[in-house]
Amino acid sequence: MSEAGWAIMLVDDHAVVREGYRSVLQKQPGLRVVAEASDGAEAYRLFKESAPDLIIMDLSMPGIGGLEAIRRIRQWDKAAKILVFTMHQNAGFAVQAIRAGARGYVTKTSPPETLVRAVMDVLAGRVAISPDIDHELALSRLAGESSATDVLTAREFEVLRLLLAERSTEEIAETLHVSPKTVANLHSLIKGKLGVESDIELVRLALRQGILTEVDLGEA
Amino acid sequence: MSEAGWAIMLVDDHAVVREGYRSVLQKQPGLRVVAEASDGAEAYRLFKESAPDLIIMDLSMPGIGGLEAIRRIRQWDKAAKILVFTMHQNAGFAVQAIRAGARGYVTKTSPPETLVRAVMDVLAGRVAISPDIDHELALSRLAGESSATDVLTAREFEVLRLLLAERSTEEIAETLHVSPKTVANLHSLIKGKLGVESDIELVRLALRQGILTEVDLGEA
DNA sequence: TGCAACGTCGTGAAATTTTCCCGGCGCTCG
DNA sequence: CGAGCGCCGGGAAAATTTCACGACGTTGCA
Repeated sequence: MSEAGWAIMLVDDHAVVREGYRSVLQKQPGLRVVAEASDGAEAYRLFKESAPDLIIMDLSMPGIGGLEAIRRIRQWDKAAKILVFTMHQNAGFAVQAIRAGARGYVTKTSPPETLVRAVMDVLAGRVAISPDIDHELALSRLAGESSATDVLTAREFEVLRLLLAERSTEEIAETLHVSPKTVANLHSLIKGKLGVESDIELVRLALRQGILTEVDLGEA
Repeated sequence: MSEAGWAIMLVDDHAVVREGYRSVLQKQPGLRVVAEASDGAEAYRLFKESAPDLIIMDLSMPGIGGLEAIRRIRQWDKAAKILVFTMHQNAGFAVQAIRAGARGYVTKTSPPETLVRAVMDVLAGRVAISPDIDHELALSRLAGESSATDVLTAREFEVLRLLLAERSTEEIAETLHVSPKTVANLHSLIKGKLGVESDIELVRLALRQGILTEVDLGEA
């Protein structure tokens, strides 16, 4: 902490939303916003420059997303304190964020007090998870849903990614330099492992587990 | 307009984001925030109470979403001025919002000035569309992508909705009281009409056109 | 070292689904 | 009334999905 309180950096691609963070945080004595970034690359660059005590980071951003930004920043500074603040009320994203090195995960539906408390918790060295995500995590455990990143091999995961991104089995076979038949086999195997019947269910599961985001799909 | 300037109502399920709107708008003389709602139902109720000159509305909200809220409010007051302010940089959503009765559509990635200008435009009776959405609309025209709501008959659209929501062909056949064969036929016909090969592409298209949202899919 | 387990890639054949073509039915419109 | 269209499904060919199986390389462990 510097002379004037904890230094906070905000990362969110929506300027108006950053304005909201700022407004909430400045009511809290001992906090000051020293930098703002609107995407992952800028966040990484500005972190190295301004070395804030804490980063409040959104996940869905154009270009380098939040998860990748977390990984890069943590690689640069193992002690970096990052609090994820996102709309995704989704256990899969939370798990990914914590694994990437975040110290906290709070959803945007939370009241401002929850955000402030989480900021204080993370600054104090504690891990902060908002109650709704705790609940989601518990649910996904209870449902016994297989986590794609766990049950799938690297190759299978790669094929899954391509299935969701590319168009036809043939195209995927070509990018992977294997026979279309193999891709089809993997496709079937993946659905079996994840316990889904149709491709539509597959997409739903992928979305739920944060393997892809709406914007990934939305792009042409 | 009342004695103290235009009365604005904010609708967004994220409290911190509303704080951002408020912070941006209060810098603008002649505007004051008179009400806030966090979902569609509350928005409808509060609109009837406080009769604001303008509503700034998010689309993705729990329960009654933004589109439905727009329809209800416009049904209650044909002259209601509603400006959609959302993260969805998506021509499909914009078209739906305008058809539902919105007077403007601005994405959250826009700078605060764009929001303020749009607010002023709508208050002055003009329609405000942010430049990125103009661009999206132009692109979707150029790509010649068929709009699901246009080329599909009511029945086909219903089946599409169920395909994306339910699990198996059999279950859909049951809910519709037709033979599974018919559903399969429709399924095939729909893909043909929309010009997609696989179910995964179908989901992507539906997402892009705003037929379903990420949260729809995310629910178990 | 040897060998068991596993991931990867592929073949083949059966089972299933998708797709296309068809006819019947009811409705609307000129 | 006849043409056109949406809706419902049968039938059959075509394509895909699924399953069983084998080969090969790697890893890990006794």
